[in-house]
Amino acid sequence: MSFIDSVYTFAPETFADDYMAIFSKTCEYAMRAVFYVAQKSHEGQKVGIKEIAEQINSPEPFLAKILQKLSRERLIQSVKGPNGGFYFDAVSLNRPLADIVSAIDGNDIFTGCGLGLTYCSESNPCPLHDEFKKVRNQITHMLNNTTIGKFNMGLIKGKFTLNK
Amino acid sequence: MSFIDSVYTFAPETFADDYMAIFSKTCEYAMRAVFYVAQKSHEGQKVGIKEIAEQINSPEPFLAKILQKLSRERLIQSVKGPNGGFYFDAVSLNRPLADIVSAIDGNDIFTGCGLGLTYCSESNPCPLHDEFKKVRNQITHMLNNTTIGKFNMGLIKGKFTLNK
DNA sequence: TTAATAAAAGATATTTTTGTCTTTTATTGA
DNA sequence: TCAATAAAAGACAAAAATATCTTTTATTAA
Repeated sequence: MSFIDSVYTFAPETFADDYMAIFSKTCEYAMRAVFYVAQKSHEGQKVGIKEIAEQINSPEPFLAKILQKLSRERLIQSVKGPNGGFYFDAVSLNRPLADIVSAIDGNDIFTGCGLGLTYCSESNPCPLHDEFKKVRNQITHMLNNTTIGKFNMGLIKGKFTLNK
Repeated sequence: MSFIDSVYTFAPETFADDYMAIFSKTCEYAMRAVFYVAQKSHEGQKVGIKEIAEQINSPEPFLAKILQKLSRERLIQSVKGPNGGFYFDAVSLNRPLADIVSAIDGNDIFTGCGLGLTYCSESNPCPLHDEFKKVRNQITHMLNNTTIGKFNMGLIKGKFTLNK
């Protein structure tokens, strides 16, 4: 290998330098979309997938899959055809965001061990158990106390962003 | 498609029903390994990768990669050859677990937006911003206040598990 | 009843994460 | 100095997550 080559050759990175969020990207798109659609529903409008994807800055076909899943689970409403689109009925607007998260990311975030142990429990705790429980509880509290429609007014008034 | 087939055919799952933890699997292995090695270091022993992998129930070659990375970043000590292995010196035992997490999973968990927005901030908040900040702060607090050696006594006394 | 619209479903592709295998380098003790 | 040991490095493989493209189905309005 030449000197010049060596200058531009780095240790092969097994580990991407690394985005690791609390929620999956899928779940992030889902939550942003849900808040966007909720806001429109508050104004009595249905929204098409194209508008949603543009407004929350997500890949349209991928978001379509996500909303299809939520729709199959009756967490969001949709109608096909002209003037169709996605919306929330009154009942759905009052659902907790936790329902969306658990539909997409599962329940591990509410119940899982911080070190990834299957049998971690009060009687068989990992070292982080007690502290991690507090974190989990706070996340659970946040997601249970946030309804899908909670931010409608704030969104309409432009107080919040859902884009980028 | 026959009736019997249809009984066993499910909607194609785009979404795995889903493990989504706070930390990556890589980071979970790293934390478990670190606690295990720390405990041994407290007893004045070095440990080989094989023993570590067995004791924390992780794939050995994958864990090797993880510890190599930590070693390159001087977060863990190692020596090659007979009687070699991994260990922590006194300084490293006092490092916060946060250093391990940020080396493996990056800093997004400490600073990132819950909805995945790049420009989410106090002045341009996402709907979850305030509540999510509390979660992030608690995680940060937990990881900054947990030193690598913090659980040595508890581990030696068998109060904690690192396996499964 | 038909053309246009928009979501649902299906199939496929790409990227990232996780996991494995082989070769090299450093260290030790005989 | 040589054989054995154990980590480091490199190359490769499998699985999961993310993303795209095409076809089908339902609805509406003209």
